[in-house]
Amino acid sequence: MLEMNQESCCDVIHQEAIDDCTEQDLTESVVEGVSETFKALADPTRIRILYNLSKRELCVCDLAEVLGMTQSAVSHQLRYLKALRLVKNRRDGNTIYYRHDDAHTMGLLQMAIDHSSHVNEEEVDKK
Amino acid sequence: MLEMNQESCCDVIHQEAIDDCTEQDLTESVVEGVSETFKALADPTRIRILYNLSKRELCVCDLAEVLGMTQSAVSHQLRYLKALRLVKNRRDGNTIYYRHDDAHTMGLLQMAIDHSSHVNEEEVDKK
DNA sequence: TGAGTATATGAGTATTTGTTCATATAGGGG
DNA sequence: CCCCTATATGAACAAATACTCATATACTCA
Repeated sequence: MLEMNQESCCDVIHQEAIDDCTEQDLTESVVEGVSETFKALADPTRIRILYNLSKRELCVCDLAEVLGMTQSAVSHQLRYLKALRLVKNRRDGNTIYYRHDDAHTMGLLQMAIDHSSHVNEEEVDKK
Repeated sequence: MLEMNQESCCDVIHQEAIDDCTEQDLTESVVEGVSETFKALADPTRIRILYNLSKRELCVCDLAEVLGMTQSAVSHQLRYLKALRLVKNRRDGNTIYYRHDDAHTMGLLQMAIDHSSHVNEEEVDKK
């Protein structure tokens, strides 16, 4: 029994293209995984945290100082990043030091940063 | 005159680390650009749209069919992607065909997809 | 020109998200 | 043990976001 297609908006559907797409379509878990990764990288604060942690280990307080943000805001973001295993930490007395923990995601970030820096330079050159 | 540091949360600041970070810090425009790119890639619908458009040109209606979403929802996302120049379109009569238009961003997406697919396969293997 | 079709868009809405504020937790030193 | 400091966390709130619904636009064909 054919399902009703309630979403259809036109009669002339390119059936072959649709069949191809359906066949090659991404699994839901892959889409969710990709989305989760990019969501983590989609916020300016998290970008700056990860970028700085890619250079060196830093404690929460240092990060707050560098970013000019409250300790609480930074700590919330670190918890988020840790849940995704993008950062890890170690304790030394009262101080907790964070560092990056996911080479693949850091690679994506670095690529985007390099590209954006490059584009920005070109735009400056034009002026 | 030194600025008051209202954000400070601790006395023992690692001044050297902070100086290093401040020196190497990303410009605001780079952070904004990177964030904009990753935001575009952070949504499951847009991931699937871009992925399908990386394979072949598709009209709005085909996309709606493949994604199982309304024409309106797809059209809104296409407008978003077009504003960022991640896709472009051409008209053929009433039909408007979209295709991808940013090799760098599509490269980031493909890398993340490959990685996620790989991770998923490994997880399946373990079971 | 007028009806029909594919796409675009504005307003409204429910959800998600990033921050603040207040407070809790946990380790260090007297 | 008590106080101090660094970090974590829960609740609340404002802003951003992705969708729906109704309708507008732009093109085709007769």
